[in-house]
Order: sequence, then structure tokens, then C-alpha cells
Amino acid sequence: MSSPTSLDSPRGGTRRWEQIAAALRADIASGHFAPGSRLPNESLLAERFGVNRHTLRQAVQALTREGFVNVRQGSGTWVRELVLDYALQKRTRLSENLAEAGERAERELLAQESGRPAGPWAQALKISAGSRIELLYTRSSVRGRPISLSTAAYPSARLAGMAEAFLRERSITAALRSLGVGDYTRLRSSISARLPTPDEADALARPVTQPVLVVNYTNVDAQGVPVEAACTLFAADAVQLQVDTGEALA
Amino acid sequence: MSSPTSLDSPRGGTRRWEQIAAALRADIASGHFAPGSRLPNESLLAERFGVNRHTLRQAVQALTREGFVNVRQGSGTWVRELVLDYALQKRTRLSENLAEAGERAERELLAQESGRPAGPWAQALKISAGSRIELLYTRSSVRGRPISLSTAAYPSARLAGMAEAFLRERSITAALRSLGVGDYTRLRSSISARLPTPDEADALARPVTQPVLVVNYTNVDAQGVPVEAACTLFAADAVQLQVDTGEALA
DNA sequence: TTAAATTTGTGCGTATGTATG
DNA sequence: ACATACATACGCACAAATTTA
Repeated sequence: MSSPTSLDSPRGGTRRWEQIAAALRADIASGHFAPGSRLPNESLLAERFGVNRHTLRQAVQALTREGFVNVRQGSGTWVRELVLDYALQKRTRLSENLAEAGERAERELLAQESGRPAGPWAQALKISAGSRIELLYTRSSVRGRPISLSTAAYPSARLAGMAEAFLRERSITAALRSLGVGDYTRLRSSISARLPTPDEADALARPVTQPVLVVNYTNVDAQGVPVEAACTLFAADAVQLQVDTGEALA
Repeated sequence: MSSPTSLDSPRGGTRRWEQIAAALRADIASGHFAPGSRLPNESLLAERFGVNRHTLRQAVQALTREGFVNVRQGSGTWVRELVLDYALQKRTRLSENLAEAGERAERELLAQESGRPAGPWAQALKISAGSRIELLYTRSSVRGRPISLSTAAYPSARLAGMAEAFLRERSITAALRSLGVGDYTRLRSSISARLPTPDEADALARPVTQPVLVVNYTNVDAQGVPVEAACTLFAADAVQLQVDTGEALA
């Protein structure tokens, strides 16, 4: 009936609030509403879309369920920083929505080093303290926003060309595959949290008061031989780790 | 235990440094050397044990490998803040987890509330937004040091007496069992990190600059029906989460 | 510390379109 | 054709939480 704005858009369902939710979702995905920013207030948005505030609220509730925004009474509706679910076992949840918007992580090589392992690396890789390792420092971003910093160690004896392979393949998995490690699995992850150093905070484009999730892990090949030992720092406002322990149940 | 273990102890291996390491380990475990405190300097300890400083350093190195202490040149040897490995698995039990580390957790009820679920709780428990829930606020401590705060929700329809049962049984697992929930398993854990609020920091006896690990999870009974939805804050300096993904089960 | 302004949360009532029987 | 039930949408008013001055 009262359709001052175009009802011509077939996207996002037939109901008005679904169309509005789709429009807001697109604005968030496109970066028009940046993560961490506040949406215009409900009255304004309702007016802008030409609907009653109740109708707009239904759209916002949908975005809340999907994890795109957080609504705080008295404060406003905020675009969620927490965008990425990182599955430690399998499974994804929030990312499936973003995958539709073409969400993809970009990983860049910050620095590379090769030398003798300092204590923990050798132990994690189960190699002798004398043998050499390749160290790769990388940063991952989503939509141009830094998400994580990784320091990864590889045994030089087997994976001497990791840095070049990574630069060529643009992916750790592809780089390992090109060096003969067809498949690898994660053994165990150890998770803790701390405040970042100024350098780390800078590389993550975040304040030093924003905690990072520290994940230490080891990847092994099909034979159970360690091929990668790494420590990843996740910006805790942007990444949420998921651990699935429920299996097929009745 | 008021005085440090002396060197007469025959336990802990045949080598002198192994005996000394065992003695120091016992002192740390007993709390004689408190987490976060500094050990006497190496010369003093060597003299106390009647060995050369080189011998003592071997013992300290062993403790370093085991994670009991951190050695900082020019600063001293520091007893590591209580680091408990908390395993996230299908059957996740606080007491069992700590028992493996030779620790015992005390859990106290801070507050109790019963009312209508606010949004997320109802959703996590898969009950209608109108039905009632029991909310239990608890704090867990190890060796008298607070390590975690939990807010747990239970459906009143099935578990109305949770607070009383917990006070009687002194354990969530036992309380649930006494109310007819024989076994339960963890579906999914979602892990994040943030800085604590002043109240939370106070309850954990930590500064507001010390991040907390935030773990959201749901426990279901044998039939897959949710019986507990909870959010636990772990003091990140004391707890490290372990996720095992190595084993292929089922 | 207090008060005002801003913003979301919630309740009431009304009306319309769409299934169902 | 009619009654019923339900989801959608609009309008107004006030409550509650938060921010700001």
C-alpha cells in the first residue's frame, strides 16, 4: 500500500522488512557502515526507508540474529566488530553469511627469516635444536582490515622454499602442497589471551588496550610428522574461535 | 608447609639437579613460592642446597621447560602465574580438567536469580522466550586464587532447584545428576577475549588491564536437549584452553 | 553528582493481506 | 461466503538504559 520507496527491488524477500534487512546487510558488507561504527538511529532509518519504526526494528532484529550488529538500549545499533568465526575443528557459522558476500581472507608476508630454531620451535617441530627452520611472519586481513598475525616455523630440511612458495601460491596450504605436503592436520591448539605489544597492536591497526587471542598449534602431515609450528595472534574484537565438540547425535 | 623442602628428599630422580628440581617444584606446588613471586637468586639457592650454581641452574632450566618458572636475565627467576590447561572437549568438566593437573577447584555461588530469559539465553537453551530460567553466578578458585567467573542458565521447568542442589552438592555436575541429568555433553564452545569490567576484574582479583578469555557454550543431555547455557570468563594469565583436534573418533 | 538529551525497548490499538477450513 | 488465525505494517505514547553536559 504505502510504498513511497521502491517496492520494485525483488531482492531480499517479499516482505518489506526483509528488503530493508538486505539493504542494510549490503551496506555493512560494502563497508558503507564500517565495523565498529554506529548505525543512524531507528527513527532516522525508518524515515529514510519510509516505514514505521516497528518495521525497521524487525529488519534490525534479523541483522542481530545473523550477527551483523549489536543493539544497545540508550546507545544505539552498532556494526559488530566480531565478524569472523574461526573454526578450530570444522564448521562455520557467521561466515557463511559473509561468504555469500564474497568474504575472503588475504594473507601477506611481512618478513621472512631462516636460521636455527630458538627452543620452543624445535621442540614443537620435533627436530634437533641444531637443524635449521624457516620462519614466516604473515598478516591476514579481511576486507582490508587486519585480522591476525602469524609466526610460523617450518623445518628447512624439508621445506626450504616455503617463503618463495608462499609468495607464488598466496596461501600456506597451496605452498605446502607445492612442496610435497599434500595434506596436513592440526594436532592440538593452545589458546590464551593477552594485551598486544605496541608493535603488534600497530600491525593489527588496533589500540594496545584491545586484547589478542594467542593460538599456538602444530600441524602434522598424513604420517604424523610435524610440518608447521605456529603462533597466531587474533584481534579479539574481530575473531571468535569456534570449537565443535558435538558430533552426530540422536 | 612453612619452610622450603630440604635436600634430604630422595624422590625426583637420581641426579642431584633432578632432586633439586623436584624440591623446587614441590615448593611451588605447595604455594611456598607463590605464583608471580620471584625466587631467591641462584647463588642463594645454590648455597641453600649445597651445590654449585651450575647444578642449580640445571634444575631451574628443567622447571623452565616444564613451565613452572620464567627466567629473565637481570631480573630473576619468577614463578609463573598459575597456568592451568583447560581442555575443551565433548565431556568438559571443570573438576576433572583440573584433577589431571593435580589441582582442585573450589566453586562458590556468588548470586542466584530466577526469572525470564533475556534473549540469548532462551535461544541457547532452545526454549520459548517466555519460560523461566535459573541463573547461577559462580566463581572458581584454585589454591585460593580466583580463576574464572561463570554465568549459567538452566530451564526452570526441568531444573528449578539448581541453586539449592549446587549448594548441597558443591558441583555443577553433581547438582545436575541429583536433578535427573545423568550425563551431559558439550555441543560447541565459542571463544573470545576482552578486558574485564571493573567488577569482573575485582571478582577475579586482577587488574582491569588483564584480559579475560570469554567462553560461551551449551551443554546438552543424552537426548540432545539443552540443559545448560553458560558464559565463563577465565583469567587469561591463569588459564590456557586446549583444543584437541588430532584424534579421529566415532 | 545531577540533570537533560538521546536512543532503544515495549505496550496499546488499528488495519490489511493471506492462508485455512 | 464467512469465520478464524496469523504475520505484516502503521501510529502513538511511555519506560528504561546510556551518553553527554
